[in-house]
Amino acid sequence: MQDTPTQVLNRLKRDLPAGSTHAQPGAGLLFLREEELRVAQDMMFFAMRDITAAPLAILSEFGLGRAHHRTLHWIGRKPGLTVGELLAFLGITKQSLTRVLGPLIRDGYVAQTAGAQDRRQRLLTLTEKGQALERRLFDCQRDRFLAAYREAGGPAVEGFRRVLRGLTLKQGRDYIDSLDAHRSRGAR
Amino acid sequence: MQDTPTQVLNRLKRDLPAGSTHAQPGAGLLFLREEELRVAQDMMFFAMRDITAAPLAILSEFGLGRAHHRTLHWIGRKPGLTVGELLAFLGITKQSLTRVLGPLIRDGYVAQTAGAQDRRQRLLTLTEKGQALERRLFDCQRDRFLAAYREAGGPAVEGFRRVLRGLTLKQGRDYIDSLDAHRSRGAR
DNA sequence: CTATTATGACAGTATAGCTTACTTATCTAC
DNA sequence: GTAGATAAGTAAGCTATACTGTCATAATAG
Repeated sequence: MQDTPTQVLNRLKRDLPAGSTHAQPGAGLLFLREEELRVAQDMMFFAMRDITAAPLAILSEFGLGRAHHRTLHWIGRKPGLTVGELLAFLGITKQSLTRVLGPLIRDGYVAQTAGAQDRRQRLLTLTEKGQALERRLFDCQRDRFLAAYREAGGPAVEGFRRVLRGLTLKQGRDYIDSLDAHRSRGAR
Repeated sequence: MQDTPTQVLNRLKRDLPAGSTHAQPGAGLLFLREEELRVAQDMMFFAMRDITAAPLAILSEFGLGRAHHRTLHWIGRKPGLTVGELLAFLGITKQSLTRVLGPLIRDGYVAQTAGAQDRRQRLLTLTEKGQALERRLFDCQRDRFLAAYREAGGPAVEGFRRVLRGLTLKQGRDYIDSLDAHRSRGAR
């Protein structure tokens, strides 16, 4: 099989990051900028892959998976949230959630109570057992985040947050901003 | 069904972020730190969810999914990489990759050529068609990252990168550092 | 009373991962 | 040159996590 010119060129570029392959003088700035953005994607991929690995291993001991982790996380973050709110956070369908929430309720990690004003709603909370599991999962990640934060330093952390906020759409931003507002009012 | 005290307490905390619920004077610092780390997880989740949404929509037009996106991304990033290297980046098994790579090769997005020194290896490259698709996917995300970077500013971007690097394990760090080394040697 | 809403349930499909095991081609070392 | 190691491909079968569509129930809102 004869190689196409593209394939030959690509072979030569092997192990060289894309930003270093340009030779034209004028293309430099544009090229670097694109490379920079590609690196950002690389890093997001790596960080996400490595952050979720440890909790996943724990969850598999209990016959649970990633979906259950996300669910436990959000119920822990906003105790008493409704099924509808949880769906909005997770960005999945009700039918998908049912099969994740079902086992969590059946095995006693999550409890449901009817809403006070609107009794159609099912307010979700973690049971003692659920809190214990969620804490165990969080502790894995806390160590990793704490190390990364300490290593990077305070201003870097602030930058990290600013960029992440910029990457998220309105719904998530509103949530983030509501946390910030609370903190600047409450703490200090 | 009678509510447990925990459920009642949780209901009251509804919509209040965890950091604002502490009343004891001494617990403040520790509590804020934990809240801060939980917010980081929230934000990583949101950013990842929102970043991947647009490319996914495009891919589904072609009968492809997330896994194909990641595969195209890495082949594009390191043209001529071997199957083994790709597996290491993706962190999945060979058998899982086969079912992702198969359609990409069959439909003419990815080409294979035997390795020059080691002819057992199959070096992977994007075809013209594959490059076009990858670029289309990247362009979605470029806009988002560019906006986030511009909004956050240069120092924030640097901090973003430092924290992300801290969150990743050795393999990913080595890769990231190799890019940085290249850039600081090559550019400027 | 009727329409809407919140939730739950059933059935089927697709994607993306996994394990285990076998084959083929090629390289390396003796 | 043969033997064993290695890179890749292949096959059968399993699991988890999403999706779609449809229907049921109960409570709220008008």
